[in-house]
Amino acid sequence: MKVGEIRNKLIEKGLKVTPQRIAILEAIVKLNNHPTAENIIDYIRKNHPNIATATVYKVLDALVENGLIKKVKTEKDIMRYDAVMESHHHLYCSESDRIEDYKDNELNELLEKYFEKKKIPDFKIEDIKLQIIGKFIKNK
Amino acid sequence: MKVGEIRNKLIEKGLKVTPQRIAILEAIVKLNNHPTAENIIDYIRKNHPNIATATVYKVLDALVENGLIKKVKTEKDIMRYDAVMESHHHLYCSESDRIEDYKDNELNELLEKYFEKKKIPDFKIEDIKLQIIGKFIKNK
DNA sequence: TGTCTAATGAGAATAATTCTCTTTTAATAA
DNA sequence: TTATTAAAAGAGAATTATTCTCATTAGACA
Ligand SMILES: [Mn+2]
Ligand SMILES: [Mn+2]
Ligand SMILES: [Zn+2]
Ligand SMILES: [Zn+2]
Repeated sequence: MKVGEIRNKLIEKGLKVTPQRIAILEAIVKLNNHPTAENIIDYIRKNHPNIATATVYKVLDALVENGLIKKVKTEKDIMRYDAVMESHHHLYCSESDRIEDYKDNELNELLEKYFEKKKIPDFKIEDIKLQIIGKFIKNK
Repeated sequence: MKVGEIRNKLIEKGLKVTPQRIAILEAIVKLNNHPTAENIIDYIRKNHPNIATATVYKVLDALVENGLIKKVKTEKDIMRYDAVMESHHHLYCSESDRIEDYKDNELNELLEKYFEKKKIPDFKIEDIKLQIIGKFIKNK
């Protein structure tokens, strides 16, 4: 994702284009794999040493609210963020904090078909995500 | 779940049987639907007014570590707990913090079959959970 | 180029959780 | 039943991720 592209997305959403917002979105994209606010701050401060912690949190909220990034569900007390906006699933390592994307259209279609038939009573589905928990095999 | 049953589970795991542990496990079972530590504390203090906050957190950790309860993944800074140990899925309300269980064996089998064929490279699956996000329809 | 409003920065405040240390208690052995 | 002991509980302080407040700055647009 180029800076121009990020700039456009901000404009589309009616958000002011600021160096902080660009840096934060860039960081999430580049870091990839679901960084925490702290990860993002550490990364950004290399080139942008004066950014305030509160600014990062506020920008993250704004980006989430405007659908430019997503929060990732975890069972930890630390929020993680995702710049991959297409609907996808996650591989959660059962022994570490590693979370990887899992994209699988065949699976998406299977699920869609399944839930077209099998309705859940009193519930309207908007999105389905798999948490696939397991171990990454070191492919050394 | 009866107190005798809870007592047995604690003994099985080699955990000392204490009134606090019994009260906490009972609370999670009774409250049902994924209470926070605070929900649990509020509930317990009715009958057990002197239980310390730190005790609740320590007991929750011990119960999780011993496989008697589970943490529930959310995108919030507040942990939630689940006493339903059979593998099941969750319905997440997109406009509130409501989380309901979704049990569906047909779905489990479908997924099992699917991932038997379709291997994920470098990853050994241990468990799969669906996050089904949507809206609960008021069935007034 | 100036105006205006939204965004940022700095640091204090908050809230969930964890830690430290003392006291209590469940398990078990005598 | 009582004594022993290690583990658990209680109290409150500490920590840490996040939020808030308020003064300053800087994009957007006229
Ligand atoms: Mn918090
Ligand atoms: Mn926290
Ligand atoms: Zn992702
Ligand atoms: Zn559940």
